[in-house]
Amino acid sequence: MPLPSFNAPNLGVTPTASEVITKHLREAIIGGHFAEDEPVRQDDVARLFNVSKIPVREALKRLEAEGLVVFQRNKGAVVTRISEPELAQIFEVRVLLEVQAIRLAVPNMTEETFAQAERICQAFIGETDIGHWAELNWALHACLYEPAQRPFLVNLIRSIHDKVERYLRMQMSLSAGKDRADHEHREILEACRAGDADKAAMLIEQHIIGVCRTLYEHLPNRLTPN
Amino acid sequence: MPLPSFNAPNLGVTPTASEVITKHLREAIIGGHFAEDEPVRQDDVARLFNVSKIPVREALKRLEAEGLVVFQRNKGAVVTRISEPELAQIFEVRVLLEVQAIRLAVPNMTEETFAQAERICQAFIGETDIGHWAELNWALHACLYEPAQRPFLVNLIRSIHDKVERYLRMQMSLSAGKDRADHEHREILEACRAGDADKAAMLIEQHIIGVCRTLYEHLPNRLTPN
DNA sequence: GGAACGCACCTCGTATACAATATCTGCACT
DNA sequence: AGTGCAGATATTGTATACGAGGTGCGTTCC
Repeated sequence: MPLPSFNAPNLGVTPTASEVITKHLREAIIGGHFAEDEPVRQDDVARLFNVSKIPVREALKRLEAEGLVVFQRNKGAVVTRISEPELAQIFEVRVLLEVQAIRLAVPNMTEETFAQAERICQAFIGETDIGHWAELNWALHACLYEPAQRPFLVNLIRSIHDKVERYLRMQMSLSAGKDRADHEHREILEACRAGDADKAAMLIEQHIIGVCRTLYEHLPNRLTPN
Repeated sequence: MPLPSFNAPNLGVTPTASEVITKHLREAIIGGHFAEDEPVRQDDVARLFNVSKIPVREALKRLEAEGLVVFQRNKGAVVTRISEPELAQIFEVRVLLEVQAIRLAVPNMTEETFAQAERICQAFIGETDIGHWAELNWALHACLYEPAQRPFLVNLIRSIHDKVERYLRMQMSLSAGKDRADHEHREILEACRAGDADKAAMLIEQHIIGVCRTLYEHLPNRLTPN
């Protein structure tokens, strides 16, 4: 008897301390709760979570691989600062990948997709917390790319998203960033509904480039002494 | 006075144990010295390097983020197996990224670039060790993308390369994989010399797709249970 | 003979401990 | 004031230690 597959809580995937800390630290960095170049003190984090340094260090090693922090020998991990040229390159790659994703996704979209996207858009305009804006923003993008059935591609896009989310928040909080995002999202959704992959791709491209541009205009002229 | 930038030995970047182990383990996995799904015993690795488990675990955490191993709670890390659909998706993304890279690179190539590429090609045909083939293969690709002046893009491509290098080796070792690679590399190089970015891009695309196809044809029909 | 239990052993995940290195602070010297 | 040095303090990187959970094998019971 193959067991009636009742939804068991999937024991055995209880997260380890190191995993929990990874997740929280990642969100804290992504959410901009650390200043750029700010060192992450292992003992402090350890105390915060009531654990020893070991799982904290493991978490930081993961985040290092994800490009969110950098280790300096005997000085620990500091939050990475993204230079302007690098930011531009990241957005360039985003365009490439996300255009591809939406192109592949449009033909596979269903009513369910549109309904879900609609829900996210609604939640987006109703939301007042910046942190949640960024979350919903990603949720929408992910929702639109999911039908492409390319988990590898979507994961890649997400990891890149994570790197720049701090800046996305900045962009959405300033000027009419949020309204504009909402407007553009609806346009994209419209094109998807119409099954017009080319147009959706074009709009996504413009959307990303637009965000990048306003970001550049409003970035404090940070001296980037290499 | 901005210091005449003489090449100082950059003291203070002595690698930590964890870094050294990361590098070696990565190469071992990439080089196919672990079977897929093979568990990596922390104590064994630790003994091998004459250290405790701590730096080994940190190394594994990094490699987990890179997608080379997966942790299973209380069972440690096992080398990831790449399913065929995922392999296809990876190659799809490679095409996208590498086509972009070469497009941007061609206009910036100099005699120096060609000379370097030529040297690598020469070394390639003279090389008999499979491990070095893969190394030189990447060196050539990197050499061709470098002039694009997009370090982020090139790093991204490299990290993806790392994931599939095991399979690239397989492809090159079977049939006339190596000769074919050499031939195609020279064609690409020729197009670059002629300054024909479109042709170079097309050839790169064909090159990658070709590798993927022969890989598919020769892959043992692995049962991929989930 | 086969399933259920118990037990020895193995491996992992993390706390504690400690040496090595970096950073701070005060003070003598010019 | 600025430089150099000595000790105190802080922080990192790693070894050791240990409990918790997983694995395999013999025993028991049917």
